[in-house]
Amino acid sequence: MASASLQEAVSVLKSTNVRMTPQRHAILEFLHSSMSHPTADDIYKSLEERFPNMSVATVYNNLRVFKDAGIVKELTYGDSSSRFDCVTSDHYHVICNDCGKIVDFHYPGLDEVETLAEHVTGFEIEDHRLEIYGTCTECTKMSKQ
Amino acid sequence: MASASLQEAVSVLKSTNVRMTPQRHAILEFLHSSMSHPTADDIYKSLEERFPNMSVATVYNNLRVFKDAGIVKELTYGDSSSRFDCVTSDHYHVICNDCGKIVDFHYPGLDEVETLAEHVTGFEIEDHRLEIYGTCTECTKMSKQ
DNA sequence: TTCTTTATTTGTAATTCTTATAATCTATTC
DNA sequence: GAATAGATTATAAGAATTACAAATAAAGAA
Ligand SMILES: [Mn+2]
Ligand SMILES: [Mn+2]
Ligand SMILES: [Zn+2]
Ligand SMILES: [Zn+2]
Repeated sequence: MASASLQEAVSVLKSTNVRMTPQRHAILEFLHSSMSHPTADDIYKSLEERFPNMSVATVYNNLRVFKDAGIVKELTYGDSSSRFDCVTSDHYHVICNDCGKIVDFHYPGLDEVETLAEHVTGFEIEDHRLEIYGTCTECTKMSKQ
Repeated sequence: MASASLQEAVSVLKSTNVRMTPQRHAILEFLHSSMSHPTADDIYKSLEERFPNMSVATVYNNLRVFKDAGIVKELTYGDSSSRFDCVTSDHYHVICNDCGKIVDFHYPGLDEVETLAEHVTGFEIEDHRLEIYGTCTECTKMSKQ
């Protein structure tokens, strides 16, 4: 998993000109406690009791700050809104077509594909992204009832 | 490439309740003549001399009709707008991080990854998507000058 | 502690892509 | 050449995200 812990994330931020605010810390905290790859709106909603006056712009601003600092990755799927992942080490995602659940998936890498792509297209390949789609166990059960 | 030819696409549409209009035909034509995986707006702009009164809604409507008929695939990357591909057979895309160029790339398939994902996550896997990112030859040349 | 500096938050407006709607038009059928 | 039902058009509405400027507050220095 190698998700930088919350502490680590905080110190990465402190090492630059980034100040620590209660809102910022709460967003970081939520990201690290959540396994669900939340959207900006998920984060906003989850914090609205604790921070009734927080602006949705603050969530977006902070997500960008975190991305720039390299402690969060943005997952841009086709559907409407981006999702955010504080596990920044390489891994893939398995996504349920029914309920949208996103599960981490580790696989050794697809160097061979990159190498072939490089030869065939002449590109200098830097990286790739892979998502695997299907139906999760819960949704499969549901549909069989 | 196995892109259904324009003729084939037209007859697929005729086999359902879809009427052939000049605008619709022009959009199909453009998709089949273009190798660039255009956006809705690319299509709209490319046809505005020929159809000065065409609405952008017509482009979107038709792209949906084509998708539903299975003769066009939508490519949803993170960046703003969708791209459309009339090559509906399985293939991957290599994308330039500098200029955004998209090149088709054929690779035997990643059944092994799907099988492992199935075992590890319990999902019933249906398919996957893979994109490979790098710098195209033109952009590499540019940067070395 | 208090002050100063400057990053951050907030509220709101603006943007962009896409879809909904209703009136008008037109491809197909009879 | 009607009649029917699908298609187009113009425009408004939606959703996600960003821009902006004023108000606020974190961090370090005095
Ligand atoms: Mn993840
Ligand atoms: Mn393609
Ligand atoms: Zn599910
Ligand atoms: Zn390029």
